[in-house]
Amino acid sequence: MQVLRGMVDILPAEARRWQWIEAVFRETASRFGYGEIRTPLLEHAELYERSVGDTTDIVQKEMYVFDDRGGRTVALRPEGTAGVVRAFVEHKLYGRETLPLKLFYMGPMFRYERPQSGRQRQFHQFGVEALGSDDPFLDAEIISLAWFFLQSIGLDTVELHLGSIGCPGCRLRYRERLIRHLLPHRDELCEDCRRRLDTNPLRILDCKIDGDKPFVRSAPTILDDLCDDCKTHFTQVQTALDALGVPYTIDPHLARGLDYYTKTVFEFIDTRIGAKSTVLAGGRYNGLVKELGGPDLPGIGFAAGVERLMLLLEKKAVPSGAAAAFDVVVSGFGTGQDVAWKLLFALREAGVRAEWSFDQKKLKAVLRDADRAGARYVVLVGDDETVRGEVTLKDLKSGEQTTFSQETLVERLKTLLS
RNA sequence: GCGGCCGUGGCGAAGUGGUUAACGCACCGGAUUGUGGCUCCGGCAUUCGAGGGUUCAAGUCCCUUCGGUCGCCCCA
Repeated sequence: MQVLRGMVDILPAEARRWQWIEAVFRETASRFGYGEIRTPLLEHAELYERSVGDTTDIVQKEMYVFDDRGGRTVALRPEGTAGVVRAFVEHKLYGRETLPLKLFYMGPMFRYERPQSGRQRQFHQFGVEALGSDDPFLDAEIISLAWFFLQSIGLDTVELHLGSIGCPGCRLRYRERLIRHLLPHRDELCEDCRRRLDTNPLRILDCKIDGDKPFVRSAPTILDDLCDDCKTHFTQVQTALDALGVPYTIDPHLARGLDYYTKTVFEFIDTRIGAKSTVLAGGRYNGLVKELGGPDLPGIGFAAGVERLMLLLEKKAVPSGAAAAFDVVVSGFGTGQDVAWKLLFALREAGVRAEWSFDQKKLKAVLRDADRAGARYVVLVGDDETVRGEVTLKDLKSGEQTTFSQETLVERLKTLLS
């Protein structure tokens, strides 16, 4: 048997790194005033069809959908925002909590894709959502939180791309203008882009084949078509970021792939991991709460791909935090076994990280293993010690060893290790 | 979903169709019967991702399948 395709085991050595990066994210989120929310991994498939958009690739070809035993059509969550907004609406949090309600989450997401590095079928995201405010300072807060988090874990090579895709009105106007611009050149487009002209003309702008063609480069950008409200909002976000010294580049071609985005969109990109270079991305979704049956409240958030962050960190030799699992190894042999066994537990009760020497190894092996594991001390109780009511304590670092009464062991070790 | 490359012990890696599948690291044992790190000596793949086929002979060739990886699509 082996793991399912696209699924990955996180082994102990790797898990330590995960704990570290999760701790940094939790700390960052809480410092910015975001509280944790945990939502189910399984939801009605319809939730994603309505939020992410039923024409998107995520819904059309990447969702893990199946009927449960009760005949409900359910899906493993492909992203985090929909579930959070669903919970917000379902529990009417907009009536109970001060707005904006600021939330973070972390956990596995599922997309049925062809795996490659930085892309798995089960992957993990750190995410943040703020619901109930359209204040541009909130956009800037979220972006600065993302930036600060990436700085905190040592990723200083990522670039922030910032854009706005306006409100539905702006987008409609722009779409028509873009099609008008590109239509005369239809025959010069690649096969994919001729299709995109009808389905998603915005994508033509960053097509690998057509993106550099003169008539594409001269295409109007959505930033020119923003309405006054969207334009002002976007300017204010920039001003707020400038004030903090958060560096960004305006990217008029940023087109998020999920249907729910409005106004501000942003992406943190690192070019060192090949084609899949986006490590964190997000934006506003002012229509989503209403779309899911709630009041007409705005929202904004982002999600970061943990595996992609890890990939980048590997190339950077990160603080591994490979601390020893324990400080003391206790070994009893001969008549000393029972005493040693009780001492081990007493040490643990007293807060000492102590380990038993399993499998009746020879003293030589006990010391070798303790040394390898990074333990500082070894407690030995053999026949000699037992008759005198003593224990032998060996300091692996200095090589020195002393013998003293069993009763004083716990106190001595606590002192030595403090 | 489409296309390219790859798959040999715990890890890295040699191996032009021919006998017992190099080597390095790691690991285990001994030299040292209650004392680690160093050194020396010895051990460690009935088997080459799995299944089938071609052949007198297959890790080496063919097919299928599973997995990884890279690119496309798309995305975190």
